[in-house]
Amino acid sequence: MDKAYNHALFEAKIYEMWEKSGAFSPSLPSTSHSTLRDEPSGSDSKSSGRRMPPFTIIMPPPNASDPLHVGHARFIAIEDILIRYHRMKGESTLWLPGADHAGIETQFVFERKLRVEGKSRFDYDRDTLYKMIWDDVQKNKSTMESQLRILGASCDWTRNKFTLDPEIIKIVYKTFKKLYDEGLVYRGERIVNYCPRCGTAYSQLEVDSVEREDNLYYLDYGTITIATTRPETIFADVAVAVNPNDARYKDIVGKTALLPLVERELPIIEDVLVDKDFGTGALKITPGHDATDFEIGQKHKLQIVSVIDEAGRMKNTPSKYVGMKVEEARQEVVKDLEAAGKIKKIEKIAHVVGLCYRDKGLIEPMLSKQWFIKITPLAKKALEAITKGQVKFVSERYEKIAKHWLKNLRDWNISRQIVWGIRIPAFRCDKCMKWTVTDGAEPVKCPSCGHDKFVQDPDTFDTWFSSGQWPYATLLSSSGISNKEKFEDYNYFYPTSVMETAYDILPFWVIRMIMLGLYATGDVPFRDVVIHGLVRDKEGQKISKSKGNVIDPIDMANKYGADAMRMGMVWGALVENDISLSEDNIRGQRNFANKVWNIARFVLAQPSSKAKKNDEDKKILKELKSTTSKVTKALDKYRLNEAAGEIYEFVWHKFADEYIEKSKDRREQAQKTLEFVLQESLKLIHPFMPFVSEVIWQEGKERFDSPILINASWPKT
RNA sequence: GGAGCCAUAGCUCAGUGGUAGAGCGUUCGCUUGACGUGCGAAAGGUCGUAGGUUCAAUCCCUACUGGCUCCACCA
Repeated sequence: MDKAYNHALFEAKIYEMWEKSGAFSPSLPSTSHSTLRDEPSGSDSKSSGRRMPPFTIIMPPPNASDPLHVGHARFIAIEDILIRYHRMKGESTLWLPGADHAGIETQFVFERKLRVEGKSRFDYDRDTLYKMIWDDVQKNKSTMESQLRILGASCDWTRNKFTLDPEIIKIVYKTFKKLYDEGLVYRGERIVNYCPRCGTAYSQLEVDSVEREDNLYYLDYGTITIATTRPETIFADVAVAVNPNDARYKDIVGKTALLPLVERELPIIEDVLVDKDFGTGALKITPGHDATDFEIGQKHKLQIVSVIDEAGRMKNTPSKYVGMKVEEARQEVVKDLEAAGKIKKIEKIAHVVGLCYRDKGLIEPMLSKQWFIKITPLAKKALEAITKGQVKFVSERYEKIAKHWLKNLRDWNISRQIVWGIRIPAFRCDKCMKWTVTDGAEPVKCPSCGHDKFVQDPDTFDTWFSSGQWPYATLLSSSGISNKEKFEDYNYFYPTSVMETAYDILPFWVIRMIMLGLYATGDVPFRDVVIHGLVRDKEGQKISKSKGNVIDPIDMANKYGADAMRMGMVWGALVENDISLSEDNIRGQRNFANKVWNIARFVLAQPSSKAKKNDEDKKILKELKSTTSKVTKALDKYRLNEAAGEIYEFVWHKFADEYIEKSKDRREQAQKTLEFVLQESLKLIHPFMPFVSEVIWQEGKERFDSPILINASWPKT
């Protein structure tokens, strides 16, 4: 053994050895009876072999189009620690890997590449574009997967899944059809958050709100003065509304106002949504371009006028503005209003506008027909499941946040106007224009009129609609090498044990998995929810490309070893909290790996021997026992930092600094204890630092109790 | 406007109803035959502020101050 541990010499080989050994695949019960897990654990089950409880984590599928970043490294470290621990405890352990097609993200990135070549998505037909993105994604997907291997993820590659696998798509279709058939999906005309540059609508969650200063224009509408930040939309006005409790306007309600420039009469109506104290207390109602106005418009059965098209240009206005971009039109309209003497006052106000989370441009509220999921019944069940403890949030504060979300959700728009994704299986009859939803195939005959020509909705599902079904979709369609029949995975491993992911996708993903899981399977998708914090830099700053403070986990793994990188991901801070990651921290963990290596070098240099135990031996064995017990408890409570700290303290300071030092006077007598404590220490270390522990194990395996550490049994407590 | 979180050693963070810990950093010693990616020792905190509960609070409660994050239709 070399004087210093050189991770680069071993890691790839060790991973290959594990993977080839089949250690990543769960060992299943020998019988293929699908409800085995539900059998009472009576004496007869013992006779048919040792029955192992399943332990399952479905990996949050990283975007297939991106390389891993340090945020991924954290979940890989956390989940792999849990997985390796449970595997060593003898449970039938499955960590199911996958990749997400990440609809909008991926198409957005791909279009940027096209732009570099002077092309755009409009240069290709749907199928060609899809094929091009598919090929591009396949390349990146394998990069991402090899990075998972570098970091030591002991996931079952024989069950690897992609959100666009045909079998996954089938399941997603089935869920959509069920929702539709049961009246939980509707096609609605709504104000959606439309990004004219991306050419698609976004869900509420994908819009960033920023405060900015704008002009608030007080416009003379004849009988009444209104205040607006968007004078260019006045041509889409259909009414003026005031608050019913506003004494100032009592007598003019029911009369009309006069729209400037085009001299159109508008009814003056009352609605409680109008704030008396804002502006003049009179609100112009523009249902085609504002969500509140749309709501008021619906209530009062007002007409809807659109004056902005999907490219963000004016339409249905006096001809001089037609074709202008919104900002340009605003200036022109203001100029004309000014000339007509209709602007009474301009003041600056700070208000909140929506920005596209992709390109940070302005979101245009637009009227559009999209598919929506009625969220209330789903959310109610999810809330119940959390309250009853069927799904447990390990951290109380994330439970609060999840509940808060579930109580405040609105209907979920699942249509996206992009090609990269799962195309919505809705077909409109050419003749009667009615929609038919199928489980994928084009219908033969229109159920309404019997016609046989259809047009499929060109839209695709929101990515989260498919990833929201991930736990059951993966298991329903997987079997792996260890299992011959599909559905057996589902029967055995569902509901999964733990969902582990970052808090920033709690509302996008976690609560939707609970809702859809309950809906589609009748059971929760997972028992425990472990939410981890984000990785920040040394100064606690959020890591982002623009700040230039990115830490590439693969670089770090190359430089200091995957073990050090992983340990750095859980060291020092609770899983649920953000961590500040510095290279110093990772280097410190590299030093620990080296310490372990040198302990082994010392112990393994001496031949095995037998001797009577003295007090020093008894003491270290007692400390080992107490450490094992603390580590086990900490791991069961997902307190990984605590577990890591205990191991570090014991191995370095108790075992190396104290016991080994004292043993030098009595090497032969101590050898047996040295070997035993080393063996048990390696087991404790293994979930955290799998490579160095396995390398050492292989160096001295004839002295240890298992041929391969990954399959060794967890120390007794 | 709402919601959640945080405030402990120079830095990053653990922690407990009975007067505080780690890693890194710093200082001073160490060519001990596993390791200088190391060994030994040390300095360094009135645990944000003000009240309250308690025999006792850094830990529980209230208010305040400062910071972070998320949500929200005030045009």
